[in-house]
Amino acid sequence: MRIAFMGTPDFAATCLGELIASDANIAVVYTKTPQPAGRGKKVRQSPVHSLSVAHSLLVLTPTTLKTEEAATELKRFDIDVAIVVAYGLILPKQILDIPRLGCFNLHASLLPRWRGAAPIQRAIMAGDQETGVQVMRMEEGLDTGPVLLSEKTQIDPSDTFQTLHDRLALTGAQLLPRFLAALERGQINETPQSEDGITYAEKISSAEARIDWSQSALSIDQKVRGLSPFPGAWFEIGQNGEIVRIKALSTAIVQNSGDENSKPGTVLSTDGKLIIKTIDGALQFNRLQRAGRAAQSADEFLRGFPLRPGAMVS
RNA sequence: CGCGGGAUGGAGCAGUCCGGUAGCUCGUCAGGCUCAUAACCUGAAGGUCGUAGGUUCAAAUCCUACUCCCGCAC
Repeated sequence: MRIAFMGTPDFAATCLGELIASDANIAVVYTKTPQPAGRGKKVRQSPVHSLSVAHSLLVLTPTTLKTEEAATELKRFDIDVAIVVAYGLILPKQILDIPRLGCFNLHASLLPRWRGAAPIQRAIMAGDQETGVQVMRMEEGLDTGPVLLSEKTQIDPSDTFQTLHDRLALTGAQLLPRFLAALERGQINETPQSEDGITYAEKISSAEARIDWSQSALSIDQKVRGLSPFPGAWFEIGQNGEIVRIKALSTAIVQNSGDENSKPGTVLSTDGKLIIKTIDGALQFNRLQRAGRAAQSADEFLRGFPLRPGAMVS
């Protein structure tokens, strides 16, 4: 089968790597146009782009697929199937209709829950017990198509975005060769998504990555884990008249806060551990990073950032 | 040339503006105290102050270039 692979970030690169390893016939790779991004505003290729170049695959980087030119270009490759993983561009109907067998998307949630851009983060932030990866047939709607293959995984209370992302990427990547083989033999069933339980995984904004101390310790812990290490849940502390932004990368819920009267956001302990009051208890911060510094453990952080019990964070 | 922070004994930092042979917290090692301890007391080891030049009697500190790390924005 002649395959078109479309994807952009690490998650997609992991999948592409697995397809390459399984000797899939990848006729062309689509990925986002290299754009000025990151520190220094340097133009950099996407992970999928780099991997493709390393394996001498043909790479196309159109800025949109909604043009006649884009459709014409894709037709030239005489594609049987398109595999789309976190591509970042919308595929209009005229593109979806081109591959002989259709376009299929690998999505990192159990649909119809968490359709959209940030399913992994949202699942952790919402406290979901399980999630997974699914292969679905693409339609015009956002992640609405029928599901063909599914692999579940439990979300452990210690899972962070990083750990779950890596696990799902690996699981999803291994699903793809199986999927292609089954598709080729015609041994695959499509199951329409349920009408119930539809949720959307909106992109994470910087504002909502801020810790709200009036939330429960559990909610904050889930936010920290869902956003760790990127983009990172954060809060602020006043230091010498300046406000310093601090990212929380790892937390633990403390059962006995020891102080029921303090306001949420009060520093309760700085003795090698950093414990801060929440609305219903307290949270211990194990790993932090302040702006301009590398991530460090709580005791390291406290050595270089003197804090006293009773101080307020916001 | 998007904005900004940082590089100082093993770890985390102060000192840099107003040059004058390096300091704090922790760790390590030794000894002491103790029924005992990750606790406490005493002492010790450990640093070409990111790299390369320059200015100066003298540079962690001033000037120039470079390397690496990080936050924001994207």
